[in-house]
Amino acid sequence: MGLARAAPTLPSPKGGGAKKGGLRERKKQKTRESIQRTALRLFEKHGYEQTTIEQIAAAAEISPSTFFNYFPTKEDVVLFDAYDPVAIRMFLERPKDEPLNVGLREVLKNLVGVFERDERMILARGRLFLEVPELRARLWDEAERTQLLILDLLAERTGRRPDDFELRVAARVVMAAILEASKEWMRSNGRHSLVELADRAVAVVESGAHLRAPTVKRARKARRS
Amino acid sequence: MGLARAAPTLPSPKGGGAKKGGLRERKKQKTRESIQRTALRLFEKHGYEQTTIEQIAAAAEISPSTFFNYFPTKEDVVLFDAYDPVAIRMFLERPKDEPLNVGLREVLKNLVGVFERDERMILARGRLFLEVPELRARLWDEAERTQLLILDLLAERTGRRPDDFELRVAARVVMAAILEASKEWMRSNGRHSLVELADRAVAVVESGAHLRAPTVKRARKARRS
DNA sequence: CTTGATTTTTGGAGTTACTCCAACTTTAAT
DNA sequence: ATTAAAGTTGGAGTAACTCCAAAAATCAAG
Repeated sequence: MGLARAAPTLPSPKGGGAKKGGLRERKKQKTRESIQRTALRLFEKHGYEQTTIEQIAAAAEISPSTFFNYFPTKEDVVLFDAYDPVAIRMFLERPKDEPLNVGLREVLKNLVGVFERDERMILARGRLFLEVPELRARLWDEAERTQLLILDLLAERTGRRPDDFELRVAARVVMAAILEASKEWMRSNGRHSLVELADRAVAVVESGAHLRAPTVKRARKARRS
Repeated sequence: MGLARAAPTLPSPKGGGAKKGGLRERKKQKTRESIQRTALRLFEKHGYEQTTIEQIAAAAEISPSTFFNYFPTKEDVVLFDAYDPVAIRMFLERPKDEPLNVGLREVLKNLVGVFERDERMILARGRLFLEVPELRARLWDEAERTQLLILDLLAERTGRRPDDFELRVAARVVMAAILEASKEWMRSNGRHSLVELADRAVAVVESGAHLRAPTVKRARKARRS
């Protein structure tokens, strides 16, 4: 869903060998996702703080040590997003002359289709992000990575250098808009369409947030969801 | 400086009595700031992770228990910002018909004047925020509170309701711009003027970030600072 | 100034997330 | 089957935090 970007941080147990499509590698992915599923289930049932790593490990039938082989911290088990690499690839494969907002909409549209079957889990994660301060905090920090991605895309699209201050501001601002949309989506428990929310949010950025009082511009359209 | 907003979270030791301007209350403020100063000094000298609460407590001549009386977590000792209440008050006292960006500029200008004598410490904090992931994360989360403040101001100024989605996006986006400016300020170690950076950042938001490629608008002005 | 109530500080005992590491088990490749 | 690499595990340790009850400082009133 392009929110968190935990993947690069992950340990990839021990040394780090393991060739790309190897059987071993796929098995690890399985284990990772299984641990995450177990953890989220327990978190939902008993709460995040109340659930200890020991409990998760027991329920997932691994040792606590192994847990830490897969996730550096308790937070990361929530943060991990198997869809992230997919989302990133989609983004990078967009034509470079396409406006960012259009690309964003398309990527989101596709993505929503892809993860429909996991929606329950994704919303559970969302709730955790809203409720548990440490998780919220980590999420915002991970968003920095998304900002860098957006920055690159913007740089390509505008021909400006990626260290241009104004451009960096633009990137962060776009990311902020997306975050607020995601947050609203989580808050509504998925009842609003993420694509639509993101669209509206980015539109605000695009047209310029009106900070000078009197121009009471009309709120756009309305929802359907 | 309006970045972090730790104050409301703080424990106000034990029960919570202590009348407003009381001698006791002022003494506690003293202690709190002393602990913070000590901690920051040690962090700068030995690094954040390397410094334990025990060491801070020892150096500040209090017991570890007392440390936790003043700050709920190790992070909070960095996050705490004595100027925050001041900044908030300044903000709220601005005329309600003044455009937000103007108000912001004025508040910052005043504020920079006020904390000039502490600049060393403030920059040390800044460095920590940039370097230590947990602190960075917390900072972004605290920024949510700033967002709420901005949201209120915007609501007043535009006559829209504070739960309006577009307005929330606007608030977040403004905050994001300010954050990026602060970050740049920290990164430059205070060599760029915070006021100017914030001005430029908010200008980007105001005029709308250009996401559609070809309009290569000129970068504004240039820097001096 | 003394007494008594209130607030603050402190120490101690306990929990949990996490680290480090060496030993053991499994898997893949010859 | 043998070996080397990758993955799993247990154990011992650290440091952040919580809870609580006792000691110490502070304040208010007589």
